[in-house]
Amino acid sequence: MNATPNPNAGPTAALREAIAAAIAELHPGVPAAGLERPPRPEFGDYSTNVAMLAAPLIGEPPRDVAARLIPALEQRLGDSLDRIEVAGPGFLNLHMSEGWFRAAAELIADRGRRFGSDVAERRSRVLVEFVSANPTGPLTVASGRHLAYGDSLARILEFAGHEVSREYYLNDAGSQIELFGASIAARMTGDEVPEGGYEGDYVADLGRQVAAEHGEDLDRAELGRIGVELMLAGIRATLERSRVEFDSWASERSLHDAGATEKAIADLRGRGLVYDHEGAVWLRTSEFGDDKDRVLIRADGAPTYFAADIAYHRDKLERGFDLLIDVLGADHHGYVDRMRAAIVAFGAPAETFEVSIMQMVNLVEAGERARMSKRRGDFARLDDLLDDIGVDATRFFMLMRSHETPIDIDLGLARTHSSDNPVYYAQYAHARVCSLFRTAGERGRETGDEPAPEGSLEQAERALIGRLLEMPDQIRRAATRREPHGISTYVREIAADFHAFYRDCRVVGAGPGLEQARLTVSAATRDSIATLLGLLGVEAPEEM
RNA sequence: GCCCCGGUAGCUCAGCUGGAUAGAGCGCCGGCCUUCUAAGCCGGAUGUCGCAGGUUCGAGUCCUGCCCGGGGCGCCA
Repeated sequence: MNATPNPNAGPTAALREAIAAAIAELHPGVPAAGLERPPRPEFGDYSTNVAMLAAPLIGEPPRDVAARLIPALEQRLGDSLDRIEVAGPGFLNLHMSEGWFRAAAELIADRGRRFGSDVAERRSRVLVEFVSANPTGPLTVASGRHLAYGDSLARILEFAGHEVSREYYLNDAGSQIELFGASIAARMTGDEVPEGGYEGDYVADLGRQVAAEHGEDLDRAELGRIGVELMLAGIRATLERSRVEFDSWASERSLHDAGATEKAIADLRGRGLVYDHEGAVWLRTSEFGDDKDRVLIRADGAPTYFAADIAYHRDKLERGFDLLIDVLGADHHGYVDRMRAAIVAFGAPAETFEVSIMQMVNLVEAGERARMSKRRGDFARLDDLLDDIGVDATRFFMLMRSHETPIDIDLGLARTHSSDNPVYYAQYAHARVCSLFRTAGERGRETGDEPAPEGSLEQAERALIGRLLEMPDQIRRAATRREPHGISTYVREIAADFHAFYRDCRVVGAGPGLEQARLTVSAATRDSIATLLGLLGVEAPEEM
């Protein structure tokens, strides 16, 4: 990758480079191939398919190419290698030495919470916009999924080495705010809630609260403003208990006040992309891949939501970000093409704008769709879910599946305080290691300079270290694919491997050298789990 | 009609951008605590990877067509 290797990328990076160098030496021009973890233990610790990729380019059988690579690899890897062999259709299977594993564990433990960090190929300035729920109601369970995803993605991108900002876009202007005020007014006086208004019982609660604090004679605009203020305070509180901290809050009203919408439209008009038709003002989004052109200013003179959002995204671009990620619900996917068209219209590359489309979340209780609220016009509130199953389970369950898949959260399972519950399973592994260190006392790793006896590396120990070494790749993958759920899968795999290690490998009192070596593996495990749970926004308790 | 997402074990889902005999959890059955946390571990089985073609040494993964489910296609936000 570059001249100064990142120590947090671990020894697998060096392995990959050795393979690339070996193939480059024998057959220049062949692209470097992958380093994989084979599916079965007898296939070794790592395998590569270089020979199979190179064979058609060279015009030789894959197994022959593989065989000729062996000396080059043996020379480069030396003691790291026990043996290397050609297998199957032309794989090269690498069996690493005990010393290599011991050294790898040392390295991971030495890097601690930094292991796997800064692995991004190039550093970018990223803005992640998520939640952005209208301040006309409390956050819902769906918002909970958005928040878990957006925040975790931001944490992962940051850890991978990017500069990340988290932003909440507040729709605090426009017709829905007026409607909100009118709805509160209606609930205060007992009138019918206006057409398309806010029917939830929380609006009535809000009305009572406002009346108590500000009196009864307020006009709708004031009611709307006060209502938004109160709702926003609630949203902020819910975000805080969900462990989400935004770096910035963008306000639609502020954009309007600054004339940003007019400026954005003028900018686009200057680029010859705006035209008038049937009394409305249109943007030629169809020139940039959208199905049809879109209205910016309605015939009645009012700007559309789209126009305001264009101004907002123009503002994001002007703030100098390389990458804008919007986290949106599945019902907004039709919006993506036109927004990207606007981004391109401003002269930014299409890849600057990315959207993560979130599928829905259902709560399931005993196999049936759970209703978390029986109140009129109300919906599943995130606060109720947090009260029920806690923050850790909420965030973890939201991140167990791909964001592109609808999820059912099994409330019974999420409430369970046993290993059946995946979040406790992972947390317990962390607590167990911590307990191990409490038992081991203050005998630090630095006191042991005696090496572990040759032949002491158990299968379970080897498997655990191999698993921990996946960290840099797992981080890179989760970051580049914008998939936090890979992290939740990975942390459970580490937990499972640790539990097996714990069963098979006595640590405290294992004997001179060996106890030290196993404490090193344990420390590496503890720090890796803490890192990964941290990326999910889940606590890593020292005791359970 | 067009666009997006999904279809993998009884259920909920992973599957590392094309690799070796497709995995995990839940649920079901059975076993394991006088030593570092049993919130743990071990064993037991079930698959037309929605269907049909295609690409190639090799396809759950890529391409085409179709079927089913969900969502979206506004001068709403």
